[in-house]
Amino acid sequence: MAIKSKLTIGRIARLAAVGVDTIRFYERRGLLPKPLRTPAGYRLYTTETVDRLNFIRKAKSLGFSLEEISTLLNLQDNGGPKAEVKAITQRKLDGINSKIDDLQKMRDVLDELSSQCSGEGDICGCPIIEVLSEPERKRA
Amino acid sequence: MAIKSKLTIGRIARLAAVGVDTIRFYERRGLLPKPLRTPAGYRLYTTETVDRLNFIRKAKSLGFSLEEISTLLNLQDNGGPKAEVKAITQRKLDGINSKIDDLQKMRDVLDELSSQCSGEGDICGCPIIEVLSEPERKRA
DNA sequence: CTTGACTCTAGACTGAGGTCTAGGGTCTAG
DNA sequence: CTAGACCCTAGACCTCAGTCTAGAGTCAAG
Repeated sequence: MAIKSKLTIGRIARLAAVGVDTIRFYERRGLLPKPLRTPAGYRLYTTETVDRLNFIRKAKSLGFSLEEISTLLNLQDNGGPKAEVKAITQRKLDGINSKIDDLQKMRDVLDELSSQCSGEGDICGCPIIEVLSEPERKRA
Repeated sequence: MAIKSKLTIGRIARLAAVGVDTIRFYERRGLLPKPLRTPAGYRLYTTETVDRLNFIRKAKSLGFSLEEISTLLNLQDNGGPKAEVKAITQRKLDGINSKIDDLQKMRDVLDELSSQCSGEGDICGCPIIEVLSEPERKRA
């Protein structure tokens, strides 16, 4: 094992491409353990923290909330059943799929409306405005 | 023209299925015009306001922000070029499409990971945790 | 020894779209 | 007349994931 060099917050922030405030924020939220301190109170980190920050970044890019990431990190730190990780992933997947469905429905409507709108002349008779102004129809 | 009955805020709230606070909030944000008042200061609305609230609800369900809806309503109220409505719609459509793309990428990764995870036994070796823990690879 | 870059804390602020509270006034049915 | 339902205002509060501020201390280079 090589001796781990101790890094200040600014240094790991640059290494992990996040802001120093973000790191302190993650610490408060429990995503990062409380680090060692110099006698002057400066936080000291090892490269493990950079890995952890990368974990967080990747998990975020997959759509996990900090809350969920916290759970995932806990599972990693303390062990636990694979099933739990899989369940979290599955829930996330379900949420993403339902968001995609919603967005696709919106897209279909907007696509249709946009294609019906000539885009020329005055707003009068614009299908987009009209559909929004339509009185509520009870479902037949 | 039938005489328009005057409605209190609670009544139109129920008719449009929104909260009274929401209506006052929309008024502050300029989405609803300032209504008439009774001598006691109670807001008085007509059914036109219900239509306007429905417009807002529908536009929201299509993904428009209150800011954008405000613009749309202004265009409806004061007239303007169809092109502007179409442009707003097109921008929204682009935004939605790019959100869908992002979500589909997330889904693909999560789907893959989930299918690789047995869901049995201890977390050790879980492909989901592993991919998040992987050191950064410089792109080849 | 000083300058400038860095760090510390607690707490306020952002944006989006509301929601809730306190402390009051009004209106209607019994 | 009174209870309960409704309405008024200004302003605080919520979620989420940070970002920023003020005011103070520390550290390395010149």
